[in-house]
Amino acid sequence: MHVTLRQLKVFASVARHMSYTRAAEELHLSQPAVSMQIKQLEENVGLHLFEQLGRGIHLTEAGQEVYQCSRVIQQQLDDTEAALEQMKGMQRGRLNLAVASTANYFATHLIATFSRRVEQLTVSLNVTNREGLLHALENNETDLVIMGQPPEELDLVAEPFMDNPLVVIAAPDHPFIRRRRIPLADLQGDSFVVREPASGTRSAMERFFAEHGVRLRTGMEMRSNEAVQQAVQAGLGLGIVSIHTLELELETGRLAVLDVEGFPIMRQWYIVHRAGKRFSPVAQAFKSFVLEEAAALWHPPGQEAEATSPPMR
Amino acid sequence: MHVTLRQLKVFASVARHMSYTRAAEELHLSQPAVSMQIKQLEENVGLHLFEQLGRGIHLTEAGQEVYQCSRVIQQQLDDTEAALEQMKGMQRGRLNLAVASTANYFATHLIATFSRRVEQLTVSLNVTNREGLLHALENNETDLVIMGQPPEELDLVAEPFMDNPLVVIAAPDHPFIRRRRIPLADLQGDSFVVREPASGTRSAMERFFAEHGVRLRTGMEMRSNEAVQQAVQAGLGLGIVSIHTLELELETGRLAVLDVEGFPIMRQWYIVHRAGKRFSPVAQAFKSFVLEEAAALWHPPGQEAEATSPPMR
DNA sequence: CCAATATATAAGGTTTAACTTATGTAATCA
DNA sequence: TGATTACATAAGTTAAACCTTATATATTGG
Repeated sequence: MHVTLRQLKVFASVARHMSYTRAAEELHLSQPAVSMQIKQLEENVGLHLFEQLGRGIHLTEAGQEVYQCSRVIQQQLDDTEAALEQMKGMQRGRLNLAVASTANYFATHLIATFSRRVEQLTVSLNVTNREGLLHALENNETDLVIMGQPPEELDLVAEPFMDNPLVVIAAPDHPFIRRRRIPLADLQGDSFVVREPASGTRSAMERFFAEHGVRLRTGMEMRSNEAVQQAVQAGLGLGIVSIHTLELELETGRLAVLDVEGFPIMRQWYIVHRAGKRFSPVAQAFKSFVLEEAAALWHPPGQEAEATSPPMR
Repeated sequence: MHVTLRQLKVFASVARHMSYTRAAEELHLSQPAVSMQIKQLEENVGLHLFEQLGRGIHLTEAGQEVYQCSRVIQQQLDDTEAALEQMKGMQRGRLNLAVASTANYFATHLIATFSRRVEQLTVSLNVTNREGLLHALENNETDLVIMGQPPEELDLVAEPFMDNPLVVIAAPDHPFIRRRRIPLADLQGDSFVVREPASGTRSAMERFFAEHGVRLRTGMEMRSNEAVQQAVQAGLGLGIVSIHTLELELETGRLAVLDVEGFPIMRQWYIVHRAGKRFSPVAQAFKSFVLEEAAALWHPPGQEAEATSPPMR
């Protein structure tokens, strides 16, 4: 059957007023226009919806059924329209994020700050390693990704929004702890606990040492930052990590940052998405928020982060 | 916004297949036709519903909302269509009846028999006096009415479908009980318990006696048949009632029918509705059922009802 | 890099949806 | 009974809905 929303709307108006003429007035139509719509609807339905007895009209049994139907549909359309308006107006929205595990700590704070600006924000946060991030991007499982070095193989848009200082960490009882401006070459005596080769931190550190003509001894290879830190803490070697992952460990004295020449390796945090990605209003707003305000949240105006101090908030 | 059902239907197909091309195949359309419908829907909604990344497409947040909406609406339309089909096919229906209180007894049996033919029959039965019947007809509160003499003031269609014999009743200890072929004139010695003047039975009995030049003494005036019967039983006079209201009273011997000359007054039961009334399939079927089969249910073929015997079934 | 796949865009044509005015018919009310 | 009210019908116009073919653009897999 070929019922149209127009027919249902006109029908509902007639049923409400129990009058073709009143419905025509409400809809700013001529009375015959209403008659036609009803007639067509009746033809589509295959049953009479109104009966005329004397001056007034009445709903038939079928008419009541169709009236019920028209109301449900109208309600559904109204609800959906309201939901869409909320999305447009950013009173509501869903944010699909994926962040590198090293970025987890401050990403959580970013989201917390942003969420105060959206009335009903639902966040899906996927914390994973570099591989997982690439997978999420490829399959469009995420709106935005926060990570260190963005990959080049996919067609991505990657914008840096905040410094990401990589520092050398050591166990609190390491002999270099008290030394200042340690020459890079002095590190060659220690072995390094490193991340897997695919890791952003790993490749950044390898590039850095290569550039400075220093060969480092890679010892254990860990699949997470936490594992690296624990190994360093246990005295299994030195490590290189983003300072943003260290707040707690530095405060409690479980790890120490070495003052090595050339450090920190200043890298960037990037907010990344696939080229051509269609953002929801909320996702668009979050991206803008990160680009424009995230840095300020960690670096109050006029100050620079220092490699040896915990990140500021 | 000016969303159409067509747009939603095409959209739902695309969302199901996650492909414009597959949707076009399903709907027997060209691919550009699908693109257009989606584009228009997106314009109406004010948000993108799909995003294209590489080869495949994905639903946006707004798209998911609209998809949900389209499914609810489609479901509602399907449900309604099914309900209407059931009405047409008479698997389901609602019957609004009003019956004269004197017809209550056999009307109930009529409905019971008819209800076996309709899977889901809902009956609204209004048992009332003549005045109530007229009110129900005027206000279109009922599909069909079963009554004795139909009124003439309204524009009605009234069709007789069964004999309605009126008989003279008396208390079991009345002296006329044993007499046969009592002359009409002999009744003049008794007073009659009667219904109110507006009653069909009352006017029928008055016309009958007037035609035969007999003056009867009207005694008590009752507003219901049951009251008449109780008064007669109590010995307060004779009564004239439809034999169809007597089954129980005759069987238990609480009332007796007198064998008076000229009786029973043979009148008819009528099925009545307003001219121009639009029947639902079920109402139409019930009317046909009553006209064609009701008489046979009370009078097995070849037999005539006898005034002194209870009605047969 | 070419072939295949998938969607977007453009141009054009047919249909039909939707409305209007004018008029007809039926019922009600003073 | 005539005026009024209400819905139906007829005829005609306008707009837009809808689809087609042809072609462009972008992505992917061999």
